[in-house]
Amino acid sequence: MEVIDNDELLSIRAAELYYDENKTQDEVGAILKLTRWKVGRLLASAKEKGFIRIEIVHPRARRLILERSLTERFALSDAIVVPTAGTHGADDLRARAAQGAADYLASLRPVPRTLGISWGRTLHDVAERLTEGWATGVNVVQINGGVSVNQRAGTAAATAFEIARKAAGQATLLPSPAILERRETKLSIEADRTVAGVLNLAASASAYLYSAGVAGSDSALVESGYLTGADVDELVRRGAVGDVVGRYIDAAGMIVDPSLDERTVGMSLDALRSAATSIAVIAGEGKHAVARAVVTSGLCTVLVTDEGTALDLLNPDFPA
Amino acid sequence: MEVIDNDELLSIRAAELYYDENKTQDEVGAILKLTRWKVGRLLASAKEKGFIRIEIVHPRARRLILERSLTERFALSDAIVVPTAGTHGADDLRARAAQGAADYLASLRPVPRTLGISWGRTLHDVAERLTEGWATGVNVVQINGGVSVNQRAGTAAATAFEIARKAAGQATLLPSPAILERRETKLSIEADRTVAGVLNLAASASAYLYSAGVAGSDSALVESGYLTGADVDELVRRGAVGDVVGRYIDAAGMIVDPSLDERTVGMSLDALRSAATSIAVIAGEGKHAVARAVVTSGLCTVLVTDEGTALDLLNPDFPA
DNA sequence: GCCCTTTCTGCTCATATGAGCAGCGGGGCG
DNA sequence: CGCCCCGCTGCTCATATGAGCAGAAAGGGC
Repeated sequence: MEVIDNDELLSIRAAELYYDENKTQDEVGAILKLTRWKVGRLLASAKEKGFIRIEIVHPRARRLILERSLTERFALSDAIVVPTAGTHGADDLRARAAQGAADYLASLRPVPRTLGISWGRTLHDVAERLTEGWATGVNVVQINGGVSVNQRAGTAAATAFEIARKAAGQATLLPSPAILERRETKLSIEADRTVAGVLNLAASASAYLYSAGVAGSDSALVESGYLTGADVDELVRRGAVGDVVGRYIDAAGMIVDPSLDERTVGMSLDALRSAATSIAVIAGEGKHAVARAVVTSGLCTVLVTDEGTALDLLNPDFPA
Repeated sequence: MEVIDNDELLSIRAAELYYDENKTQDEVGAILKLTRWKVGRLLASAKEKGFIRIEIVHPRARRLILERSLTERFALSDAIVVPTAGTHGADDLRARAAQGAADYLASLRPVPRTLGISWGRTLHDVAERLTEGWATGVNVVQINGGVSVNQRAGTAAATAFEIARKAAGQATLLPSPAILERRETKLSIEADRTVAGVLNLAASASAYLYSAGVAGSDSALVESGYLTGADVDELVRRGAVGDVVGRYIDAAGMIVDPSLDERTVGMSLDALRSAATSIAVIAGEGKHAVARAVVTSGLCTVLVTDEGTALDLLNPDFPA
């Protein structure tokens, strides 16, 4: 057949015959007039130089190399990275990450006795994607105050109930607004026996699952009426990149507005940081900054995210 | 590790470990608690279902499957399809196709004694990409009238000279305008001994290499001043899809305007159709229609094109 | 021009993979 | 309830592939 001398080109021809035409290395050798060992070596060099790209196209595929890099770089105990390929829109991506989180949760060993969760669209998606009987006897407890002001009331509760039901466990809600107007109110509600009991239960959970919001006017906290768009703008001006369990943090993972934080009901971030297992599900173009803040400040031990966010986190421009 | 029952998902996990992490099927089996045979079968099914995509990323890679389909569908003796991936803009794609044509020409056996060529940007690119000494003693002859009216004068000649020089052969130019104003002039110039001699030589060439132009005001024939934009618009109105060696054809490969054709100097399309080896290099989004006309009307025995055009040609909406 | 070093080639042998087959088990049917 | 059929499992064995090595070739310094 063709006589080419250039080795690189030859390796490409060999690769075409081997992979596209699936011939054996012997056959390729016969066609290109090479020994099969030479063909093997050419193929190896083509792989080496990255000319051969093997991609696994499936919505539930994962990016193991990225996962390993993330766990190493940010000292996580685990990372799940779902592929972006074929995804259309932020909703689709969030759904994939949620699926990943659901799969991870189901495979988590030891099975947590009590699981502390936050709420939001992402958590809702996770709940939806858990299979019936994903575990048995897992009790679920909310770790931050729920939605209650507007029509979205109930989604937070529904998420908790769904996760618990599918694991044949109990759900415990945190019967409190997410953010109160006065610090005193917050202190007294926390002191209430019911609320205090839930908070204690939350503090003793064996694992946590939460997401993070972007600091912007489309935030769930704004939609739910706890904050105004102007409040959030001000937080952004002061360096907020997003919120975790209702608490706004800056790029370093620090509370942006301590006085606001004192009016927020739920687990403190420091409590979350000292948890043995805390799973953060953060995916989407817009969440790169929050994701970075979360992983660099040690807020989670496990990160579930998408390829794009993972690549951004591993971007060498930001040394870990 | 994880315990998943769904077979599809399992095959994806196996594929990740096998391809991304390059573990052996045995190791994958150990991780997923499966026998290595089961792993092999899962991998096979994943390939089967198309979840594993192996791509060869290299500018000079080819698409052998498409090539085979083209040769079969259009009864070509050969087809070269270059990948579109990573290409930016029509120029880039044309360059790749030109490279493909140059490679093909160099590997053509038997080596043509005389090669008839047309001219244009594509042919220029091919000439540029041929390696010095791509063959020995190949004489080149122009098969249609050259550029001569404006500043681009000479490129047609340069293309012929370059191809010939690199093969240590002679170049013979066709010393005539591409299109004349009056039929009589065309007839008398063709009768001239010099021109007639070149045309005879062209007719006896052992192989031909040409490209095709799109019927539009950016056509080389317009740029060179042989036709006006209005002329071309009229041709398009009458069904022209593009030109081959200066002659405008419709979707069926028929001459659109016989009176114009009678004023065009060079090989007739029928002569081209009866050639044993005629290589058409036609690539780019805009050239799908001409490419189709060329292959369906039997104008070439070998087609060099890009992936996009090939896919369009194989589109089942147009039965061959 | 000669010799030494470095790279490349084609081999042997160990290992990984795929084809084909017998046995098992579960579901449907009498 | 038992039987049969189909599909799945885990095997044996043949084949394909990759590691490692010895000899060949090529290139460079003197």
